[in-house]
Amino acid sequence: MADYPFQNIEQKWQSFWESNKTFRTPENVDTSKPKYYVLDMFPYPSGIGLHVGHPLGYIATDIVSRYKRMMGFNVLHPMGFDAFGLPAEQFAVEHGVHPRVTTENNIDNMLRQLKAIGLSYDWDRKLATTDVDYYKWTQWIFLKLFNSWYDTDQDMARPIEELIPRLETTHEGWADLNASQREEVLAGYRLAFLAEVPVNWCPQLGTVLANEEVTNEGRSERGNYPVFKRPLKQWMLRITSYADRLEADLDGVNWPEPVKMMQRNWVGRSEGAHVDFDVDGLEEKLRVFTTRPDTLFGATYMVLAPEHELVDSITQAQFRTAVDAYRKVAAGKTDIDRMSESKVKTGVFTGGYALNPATNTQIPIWIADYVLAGYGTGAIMAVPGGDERDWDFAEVYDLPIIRTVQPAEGFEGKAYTGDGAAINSGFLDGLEINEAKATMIAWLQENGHGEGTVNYKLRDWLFSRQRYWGEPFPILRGEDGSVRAVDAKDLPVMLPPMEDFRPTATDDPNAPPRPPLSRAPESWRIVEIDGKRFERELNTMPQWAGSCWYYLRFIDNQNEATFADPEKEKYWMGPLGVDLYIGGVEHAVLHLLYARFWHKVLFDLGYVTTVEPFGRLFNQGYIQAYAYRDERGIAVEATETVDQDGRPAMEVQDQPGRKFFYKGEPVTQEYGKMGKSLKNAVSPDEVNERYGCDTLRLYEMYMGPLDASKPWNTRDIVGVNRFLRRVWRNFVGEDSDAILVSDERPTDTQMRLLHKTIVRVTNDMERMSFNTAIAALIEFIAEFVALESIPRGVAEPFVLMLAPLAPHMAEELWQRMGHPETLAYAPWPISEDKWLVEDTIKLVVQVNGKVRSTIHVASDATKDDILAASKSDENVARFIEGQTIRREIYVPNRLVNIVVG
RNA sequence: GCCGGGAUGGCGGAAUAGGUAGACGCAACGGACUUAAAAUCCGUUGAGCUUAAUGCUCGUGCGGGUUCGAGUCCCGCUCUCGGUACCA
Repeated sequence: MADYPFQNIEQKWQSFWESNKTFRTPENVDTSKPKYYVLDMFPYPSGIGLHVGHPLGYIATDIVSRYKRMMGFNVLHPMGFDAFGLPAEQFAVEHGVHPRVTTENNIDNMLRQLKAIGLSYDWDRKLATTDVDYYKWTQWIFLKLFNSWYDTDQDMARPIEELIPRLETTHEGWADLNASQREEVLAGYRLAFLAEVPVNWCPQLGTVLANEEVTNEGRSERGNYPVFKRPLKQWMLRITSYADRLEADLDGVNWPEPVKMMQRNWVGRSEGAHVDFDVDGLEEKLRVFTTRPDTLFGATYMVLAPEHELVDSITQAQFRTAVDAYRKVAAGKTDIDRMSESKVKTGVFTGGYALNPATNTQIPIWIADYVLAGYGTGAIMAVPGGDERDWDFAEVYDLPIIRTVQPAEGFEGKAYTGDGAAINSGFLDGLEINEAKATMIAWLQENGHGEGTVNYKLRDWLFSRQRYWGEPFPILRGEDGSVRAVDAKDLPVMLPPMEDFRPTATDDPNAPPRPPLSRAPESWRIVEIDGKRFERELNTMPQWAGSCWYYLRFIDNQNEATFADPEKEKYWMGPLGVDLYIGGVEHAVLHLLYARFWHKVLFDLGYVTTVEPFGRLFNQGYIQAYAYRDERGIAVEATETVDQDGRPAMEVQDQPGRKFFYKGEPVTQEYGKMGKSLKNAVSPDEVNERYGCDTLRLYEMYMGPLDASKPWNTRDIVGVNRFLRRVWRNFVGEDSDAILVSDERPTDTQMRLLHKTIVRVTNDMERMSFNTAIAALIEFIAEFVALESIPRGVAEPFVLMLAPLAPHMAEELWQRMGHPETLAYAPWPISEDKWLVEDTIKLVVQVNGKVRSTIHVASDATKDDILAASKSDENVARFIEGQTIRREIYVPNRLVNIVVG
């Protein structure tokens, strides 16, 4: 046997696990045992397959799963595919291949790649969001949303039927309304409802585009067609009803603080006031939201978002040309561009004036793109003295600035946002901010100029997509425009078979959108109920829908009667939800907020038992790699990018002085998250073939801490591969192929090393510090390199500790050591205190905080002994000689610091 | 712009609660084994200084601060990465 035969061994154990169903979690587990639900954020089955960034999280959850099994837990560790989505549909549009075909091929390929890493998933629970018996339940949940409303009295969602008797008393004239009028009222309460919202509309593609698909110039990535912001009637989900709970319940979950912070900021609760301004020549009042009503005396001008609905009526004739031009430019920019393009604020005067109700003075009304239509009321009162953006704007356009808060002493900045007493503010003068706010709100309410209110940054969730490859809505529309839900018993609403997946293109930006499903056969589109004709909803759900609840389906994926059996749900989700959820921090707000929202709706309606879905969240870092963008700002394939000499970029990207080209066009190099967005993926297959998957697993974990981002570097892989081969040589005879484990008693030194290692590795497993766990195992085996054989008493615990990390080799060695059973459920080694006590301890001795010596003392030495020993040390003595000892600090087991001077 | 991370030798990283900065690995260099190469094993490796020691000085992105003691805490920056609501 020349070397570690990883191909044979890995193949052997992967087949063993598969045919023995080693990792099958039974439908009915022994519920007296503790459970552990370990979940990965499931992948999108992309055409290029897995890249080495995916397994980073999957290997980590696999290690945790294997470790927990050895610790005696019932482990639920499933995997699936988030398989609806844009790329399969675009491929279908371009090549005429049905998205289901592409998707299934991609899933097969990724499944092969996942299995080749030896991940211990219960594959019998595999699912894809595109499975009909999965999306049936996605539609079922949508019906629950449609048929529910948010009862602010009970602070929970309730079935819509409970609302109707209430409306009879609370809604004036309810009794006189006809059916469609009543439906209109109910729509204002439903958690799923229709509304007009602005979107990136590309008429030539006949579709709405993601911001990502829009170039810097406001054109489409595909085809380079113009893109317009225009309002479109869309399905929305009333996530804003849950704003307070989404924020408050973060206190109860074990999540990374930064993610909680991002969610809190995303919900963006802020207390403040609505203030209504009279506008010259306008019936309506102009309403703004402000978090600082106390600064009203300093409001010297107003700014509307260019899209604000009152811009037309406020704008005076001589300013109209400038205003229209400005609005047109703003419409072509994304929100991010509007805020980041430059620090210089732009805007135009409308010619209109409003009356500041506090000062009774006329203040000019401007429009500027630093005010966004989607936040607050889309209009602000500008207080340059107290807001940096307003100050900048006022400086550019020479608008008056009044301070309303006394700046702290020595303050030399521009806008002052700190604490202080009110000044220049009439009846508020002298009050601190909080008091001034309350006083102003009371004044506004008394005088009919506004009221105190809470505002959220969170917007309702836009839930329609003009696409084919998504869940169809279980919704029908009558010829009179009425909306009707499909009966739950008629689910699923299957995607109709189609050959052409293109939306209908047009040159007219104002033509109504014709989504792909408008091409579906009439037999699908048209439904007749009680003699009335209905057309099915032609939009589909966003990809988020399927990922909002998949963790629940894994619990009971075969159930045909319900999405998951309540008893099973209670066991696996209780008491705090999924025990460990690992995925990238890029999902910090969207996916994780949407899933929490759905979960809370299901909780309110009594379908799940926990308030939160994911008790513990962990973000793995990114594997990063170089990426390239063309002049339009669109990422191009890194693998097809070359340098000026025609060499592949992948080989020369870290050398200085390279210029890069893609299909002859110059591109810019950047560095970032590996993945489909930056088109810079590296496949794990190569590593698997060359070194084996135990090496891949070990390398990905050894690269650094799990939550840190780090660059992929093929060169470093040999390090952990050498470790594995060294282990193999230590355990298996080079010529004899015999196991080299002896039944001799381990030496005391070996036992101490073993137990120290058990403590280190167990600790590292608990805190998911796998890189240092591997380092401990490397150090351990280094002590045995010179030996002919390893005593069984230390060899077996070592193999067990290796098992979660490099399971194939560990299983093989375990079997060769005489164990017929898999080690997947063998108990994890336990350290014994008697091997952890040391006779002597090493202490560092510092003088004035600088290390001057190390001393060895008996582990039971007293502080006095230790200080005496420190001071008598030759080098220490040199530094304290002739000086007064001012302080003596002794940190047990660590150091002594003698302060002199 | 806004919200959230990160920055430690030539490289990836370690330092778990404020207590020896650089564990472990890569690369590099030197040596052993070998006809040779691969593989393997042993050793050196943050920078600098000197009287060469059980020595000294500097050193964790930059500038300040707190502390007996700071990679770690505080204040102010720089660069960089993630998100920014239709990529997921």
